[in-house]
Amino acid sequence: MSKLPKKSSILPAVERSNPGLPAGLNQIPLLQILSAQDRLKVLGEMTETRYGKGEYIFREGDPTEYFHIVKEGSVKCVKSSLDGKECTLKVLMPGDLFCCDAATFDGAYHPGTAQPMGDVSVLRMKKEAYFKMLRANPDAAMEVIRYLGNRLNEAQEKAKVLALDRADQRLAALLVSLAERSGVQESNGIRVTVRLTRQDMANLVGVTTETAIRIMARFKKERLVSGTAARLVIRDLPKLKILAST
Amino acid sequence: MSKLPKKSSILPAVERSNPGLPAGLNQIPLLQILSAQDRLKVLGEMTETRYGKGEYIFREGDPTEYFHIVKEGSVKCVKSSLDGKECTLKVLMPGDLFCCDAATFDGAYHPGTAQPMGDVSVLRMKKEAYFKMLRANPDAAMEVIRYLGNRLNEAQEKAKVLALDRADQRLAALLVSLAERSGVQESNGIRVTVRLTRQDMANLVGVTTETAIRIMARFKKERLVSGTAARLVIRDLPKLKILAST
DNA sequence: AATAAAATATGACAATTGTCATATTTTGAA
DNA sequence: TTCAAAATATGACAATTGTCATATTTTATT
Repeated sequence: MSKLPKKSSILPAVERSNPGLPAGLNQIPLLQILSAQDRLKVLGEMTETRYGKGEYIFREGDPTEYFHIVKEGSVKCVKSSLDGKECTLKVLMPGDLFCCDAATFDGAYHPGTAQPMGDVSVLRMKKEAYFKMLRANPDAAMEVIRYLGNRLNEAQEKAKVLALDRADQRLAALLVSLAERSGVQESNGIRVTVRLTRQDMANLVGVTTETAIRIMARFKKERLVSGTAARLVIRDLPKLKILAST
Repeated sequence: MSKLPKKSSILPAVERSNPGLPAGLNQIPLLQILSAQDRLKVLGEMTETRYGKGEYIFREGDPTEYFHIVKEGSVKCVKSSLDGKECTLKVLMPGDLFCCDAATFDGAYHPGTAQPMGDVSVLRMKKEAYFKMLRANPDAAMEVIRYLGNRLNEAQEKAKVLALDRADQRLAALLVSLAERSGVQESNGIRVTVRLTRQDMANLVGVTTETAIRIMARFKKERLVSGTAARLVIRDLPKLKILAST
């Protein structure tokens, strides 16, 4: 299991075994698909764990013992190069399956690190129990196939963008997707609820922090966005969309 | 279905319905997993199609009617940007599943283009029949989940490399994987059997053709490789491995 | 409220990679 | 074999992005 790199904030990683069907579970497609009976059985095999900022859910190289589902909050999947540079592959949201990112795969070790972004709650289940459940439930297996197909598609789209688009286009595309995936309409634009620093954005689009800061400063000057991590507002979504594909 | 952009070479796209269990099918993991009876049934629902250079198996935007398996030869999966730049996501080999690259996913249209590299043979099956088969065969469904998990993992590794590594490192990594995946030992090094032009390499690692040519010229001068597409030889695999991660 | 840590900001410069032009060589089809 | 097309090669230059240094502002914790 992963060590904590520094003292945990607010919420220590408390484990509560099988909390009696708490709310929030109905947002998880994979569980919805199961019959009431199977769902109960599966929940009996799952553990809920909470993590706070600075902790790790698992790290690159850890053995893959568990299958995971995000219940609350967001989780980022990260890979590092030997010289310490980091790249964020994906921000997982509630309902997302992961086991670092290849939700299921036959490697014995995690190919990446999973970190909470703020306070999160994660469900997990032994890999063996998960496989057994899939074998016994064709609907669940089909749902996982569908999910993985979509994730693969998404990962390949990301590779394409990294290969072909400029930094400012990639950043604009990120802002568009943030607005669409986690934005709430406000008087002056769309506020992004996921809290991302410029460094987080840099890691998501494959540039240095300085480059992300400079491009965001330009976007701010052009009135496309305003604010930073705590309060990022998309002010001109249409122009960002155009920029992303220009 | 896709149009031919120019006259086909040698082999026109001939369709042969259910060829009586030809050799080569035993290399396909997904089919091996089925019982003899189910395999026969599935083969009865599959069609074999041959394609030659310059043809398309399907194109970005085509409706996704079929599920595909590579039987012979290699197939490349390509995505394009609006301004005509191309990026090759993956070279599929015999046994690989595809439906452009998200072997199964719930999009109605192909997110990328599949092109033969030389002469290839592809098996295909209606999507509905494929889903039905998976539902009825937990082993097959688990194999597809395993396969997709690995593909996702691979795609994310590719994204990481594109985000963090320099062009020469990415090219060195490509050469290493070519040597390992399709190399044959010869007196003066490892010959790569997949025929890739400098432009193909450029598209695989996300650089321009000129950059790929220049870097390959440098590698040649440093005696790491020799020859071009028709006869590419890896002369110093260890040094390329070091370069790929430096 | 005070303070340390983290995040944002900006300049100067270097390294990497792309663009465009043009020439030569190799390959494949008639 | 011949010839056109494709692939390889190379130079000059521009654009993009990274690196390093340093300053300021914001955020979170005591």
